[in-house]
Amino acid sequence: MVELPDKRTAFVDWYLAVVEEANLSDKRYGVKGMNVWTPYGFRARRNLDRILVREIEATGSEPVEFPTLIPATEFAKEKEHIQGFDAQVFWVTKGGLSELDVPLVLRPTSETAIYPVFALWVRSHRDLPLNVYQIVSTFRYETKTTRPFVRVREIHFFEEHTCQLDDDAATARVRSNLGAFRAIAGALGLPYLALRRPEWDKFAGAHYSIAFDAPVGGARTLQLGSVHHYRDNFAKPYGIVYEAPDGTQRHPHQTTFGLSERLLGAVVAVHGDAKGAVFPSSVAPYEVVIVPIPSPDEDGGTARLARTLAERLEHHGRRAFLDGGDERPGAKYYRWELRGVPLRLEVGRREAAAGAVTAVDRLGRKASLPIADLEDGVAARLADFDRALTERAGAAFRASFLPAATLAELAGSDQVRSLGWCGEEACGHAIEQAIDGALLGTPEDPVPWLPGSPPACIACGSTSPVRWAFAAQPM
RNA sequence: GGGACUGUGGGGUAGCUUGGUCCAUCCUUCGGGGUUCGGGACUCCGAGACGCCAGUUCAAAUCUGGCCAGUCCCA
Repeated sequence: MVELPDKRTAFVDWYLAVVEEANLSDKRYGVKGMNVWTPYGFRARRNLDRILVREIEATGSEPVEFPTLIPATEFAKEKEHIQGFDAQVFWVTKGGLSELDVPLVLRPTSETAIYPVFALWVRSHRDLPLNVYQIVSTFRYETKTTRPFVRVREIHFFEEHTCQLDDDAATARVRSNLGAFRAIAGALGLPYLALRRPEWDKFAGAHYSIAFDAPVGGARTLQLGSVHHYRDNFAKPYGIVYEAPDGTQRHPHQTTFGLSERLLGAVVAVHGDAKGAVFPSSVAPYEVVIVPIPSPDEDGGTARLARTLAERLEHHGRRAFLDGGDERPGAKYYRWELRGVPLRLEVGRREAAAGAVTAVDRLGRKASLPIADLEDGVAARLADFDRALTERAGAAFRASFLPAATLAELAGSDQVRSLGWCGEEACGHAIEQAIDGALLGTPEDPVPWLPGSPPACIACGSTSPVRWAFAAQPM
């Protein structure tokens, strides 16, 4: 008997209710920002990880895993980096009963754990490029309000770290990462913008940062991940050096690519609706749920048929769940819609007689699938569902932007705003103050629905090199 | 870093101002029985809570202090 808050007018309440009612995460652990992965949520996470692994390995990256603890001495080597993270690291200062001589940092991200080892691994230009990734827990001492998947203190984190020959090669790796993310977001049906962050908002220690932002209603956006070009900012302090073909000793240029469980939060936030979560089939804990509808006077034939169908789908590699509980069918429909299952198969007396099951997808579209080739029918319905879901998200995406011509328009805006920006920091801060949010940055690639260049900087009116930029209220 | 607020079964709540009528209300949930069964069934029986520690008092969910946990606002 769940009544969800209204997504439009009470987004945060809606989001929290969906995460809880869909049973994706249990936040009652008792440590702020550290939540329990439930079986259902864990399945979604595992499916997401498979996509990340598939896409990053397709671009020539290899899996590694570095330790969780970082000596304070290593952590402090890159000056900007330590300053950027100082306020939000957990420290391990005791071993048993005694104080540690060198305190240990619980990694907030792994540059400082990995790069001392990169210094050992990289000797020659033949060792480059070095592309490795890991999926691990990272820890950040958030003092603000935490939210499941979106802002947590133990983060399920994907991070790629690379060493490249030079600036150009590193830029190429950044482009490769942008392509990998396009594939990942495509698998999730998530539209986004790739924006180069302004100087004051780049990753601590980076030469530049590109982040992926998705509108999630009103002027709110959610950062889905980021790619950073470090140049040799870390290679120098960590002593990563290779010998070039001409015999000179050089520092490689480095890049990183970071994603997290927040992608699951984005899936919930973007695709979810008044009935609850909606999962694209790629990450859905179950792609198909089968609901038997027994008749009072039968001999159990319906249950047997439903079981047979579930087994056939599973043997065919489908994540299928047979809901054989003795609730009424309607109660099951509501629950699995709340939990976001893409496709529901109804199996009863009518279906048995017709030789075809009733399939209803999470967008409410009904079809009849012949039992004889159920596997193909289900595959086709899922593909069609994913397409429709992506389209629905795309329409909402396009409707979430509005150009702004004056700072005054930004106040109280309930859309993400595109605007002209001259690139000056003072103008950037004026924009941020006006929208009470952030200047997300400038598009890395041309945005199809925006003309070549904006007329003037929204803050100072300058018409010399002006670029499109986006301003919003990040969650 | 500064300030405000909140804490009652698994979840959501009533009770708190003015201490006693509270072995704590209602909804949901959970276990069991019966009747049901193509979009959230009904009914009967049962289970389950005052964040922790001290104090005031004849008497504390209610008042006081400390702690813990959480939320919000400001820098």
